[in-house]
Amino acid sequence: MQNEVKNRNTLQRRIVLETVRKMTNHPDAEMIYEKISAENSLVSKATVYRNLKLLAKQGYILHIPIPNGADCFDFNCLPHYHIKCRKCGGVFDVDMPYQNDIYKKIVNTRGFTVDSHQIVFSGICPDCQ
Amino acid sequence: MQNEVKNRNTLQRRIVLETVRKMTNHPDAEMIYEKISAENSLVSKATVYRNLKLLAKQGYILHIPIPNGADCFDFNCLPHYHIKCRKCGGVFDVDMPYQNDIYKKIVNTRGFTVDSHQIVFSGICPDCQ
DNA sequence: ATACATGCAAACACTTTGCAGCACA
DNA sequence: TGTGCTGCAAAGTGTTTGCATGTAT
Repeated sequence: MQNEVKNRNTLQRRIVLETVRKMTNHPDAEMIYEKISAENSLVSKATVYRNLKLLAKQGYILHIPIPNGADCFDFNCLPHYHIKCRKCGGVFDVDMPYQNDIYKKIVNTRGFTVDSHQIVFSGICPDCQ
Repeated sequence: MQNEVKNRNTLQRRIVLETVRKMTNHPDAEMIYEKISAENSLVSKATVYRNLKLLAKQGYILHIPIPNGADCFDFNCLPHYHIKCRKCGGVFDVDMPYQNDIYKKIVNTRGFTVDSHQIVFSGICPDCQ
């Protein structure tokens, strides 16, 4: 009641969501926009950004902020880690268990509340080696 | 011989380095530029950026790429983790041992070479609570 | 009918770069 | 004295926003 969200199920929203789900390789907003344009539909870039943000907030897709690069989005919503290739800039999943308890390793929170974390590895992908 | 670096010890370079060392709270390039300007000297913003990059590469300061925000720099060169406040956007050190072996938790590297990692926590700082 | 959503372009935040002149080694 | 460095402004990314119009509910 109090947090009554009334989002509309627009065509553009559906296109953005479906496109992310089809792209299994961590696309950023630009890649998603180009995929949509290349296929058939016309969705403006601003709308792509707006919908990616909204869909991520609603939990339909995962938003992966990338240091030194464009944010990526992932159809896989289970929290997991990523590695960014130092050469090609590509972002890939890391096959590593999610460290739910990692915050317990913090010796002294100094009054912070800690509610999430992300780990981004840096390295070289097989193709760039 | 082969990698003969010939960097000059310019006044601007020294000012940038000294300013970062004086600022104990993870300033970004803009904050460093403003601190320099506010004090006395005039160093152009482009030069601040160029020198921060160079000093970080040489290991004099630590470069902390921040997802969704300006990169920070840190006079403390020992690798360590950070937490970003969801409200004020400030970046702070996290008092947690550095996980040198974290890459060992990767189940399958899938041909990647992994050479570094960073962990950024998200939460609310004491002042914003 | 009326919010919410869209498209467009402009603005924004952060960073890099081209170029002519300057200064450290 | 020559190459690395600087200042300036312009350009380059990635992203958000103002506004008039459009549309789902």
